[in-house]
Amino acid sequence: MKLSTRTRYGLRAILELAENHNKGPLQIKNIAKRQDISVKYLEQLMAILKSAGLVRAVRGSKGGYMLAKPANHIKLSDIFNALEGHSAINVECIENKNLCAKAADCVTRKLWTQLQEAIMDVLNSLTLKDLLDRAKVTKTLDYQI
Amino acid sequence: MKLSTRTRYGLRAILELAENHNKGPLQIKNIAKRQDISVKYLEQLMAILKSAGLVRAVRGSKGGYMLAKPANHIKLSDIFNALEGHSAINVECIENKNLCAKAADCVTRKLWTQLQEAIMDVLNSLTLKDLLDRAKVTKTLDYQI
DNA sequence: GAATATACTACTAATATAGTAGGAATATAA
DNA sequence: TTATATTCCTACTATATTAGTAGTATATTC
Repeated sequence: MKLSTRTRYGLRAILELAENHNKGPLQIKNIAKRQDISVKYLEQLMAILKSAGLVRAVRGSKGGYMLAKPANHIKLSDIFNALEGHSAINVECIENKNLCAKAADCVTRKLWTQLQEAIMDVLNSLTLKDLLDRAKVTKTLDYQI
Repeated sequence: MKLSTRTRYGLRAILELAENHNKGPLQIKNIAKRQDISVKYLEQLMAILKSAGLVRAVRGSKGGYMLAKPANHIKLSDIFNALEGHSAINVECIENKNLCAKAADCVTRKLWTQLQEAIMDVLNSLTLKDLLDRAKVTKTLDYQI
């Protein structure tokens, strides 16, 4: 298993937005520079976050992106699910019991489900605001990488 | 993130061994047939489990594989780590703090560490024997898939 | 020595991720 | 109304990883 750069970059980007909430829209160009991410790649990530309803875009000159709702209403699980594009550990039979006749009693399936839930428990329990608060404790807003 | 078939198949294979503990060695050929896994692929997975010290091989005719120690001494984390070949979510800076100057205070790094630990908590808390016990509750030993 | 198994190593195929490219659409402002 | 700055859309390419195949060497039993 490997956490994708899609998710890592995407989270860093939306954290930038959270940090600058109600200071007007932030441009991809600037986020990309500050986070050292390819502009074109980040464009795609923002599109994902937008279609998940987590961020809002303003087109044209002086446009950019901003959070679609307050940071404490955006769960990390929302961000993670949108960017990963599938369930956390992506084992087919977890979602679709009908893939295998033995699914109901399968002990490995049960184990993978347990892992899946352990991950989601963490991500459901935290919002963007929680991350921001953590960042503020250490004076430097360090969420590079 | 996606759990590899390597790990899924490998766990199913070692569960077969656990199920047949002290009934003599089990051949790859038979495990492969029962679990519907390619023989040649499974060979490689068994090699991984062997070099991790989890299973023991007997070469030659009448040979095969068996657990290297009792099922209650084999943690699922041992199996998982051996087969995955890296940490659960494989984010470099989790292991190697020196990759990034900001690692110490990085909030995303902290989050990924938290996920990593949530996964390992589950896997450290369970042994092969626990899985076997779960399987026995449902009469049919269903751990296909 | 024939048969049966693991051991080893290299190769190939399939899939997913990461990243690039170019231009269309939209909004601002000179 | 033209230039400029931005998001939007879609297709393409490169890279890495996973999954699986193949062939042969080595060890053990009978």
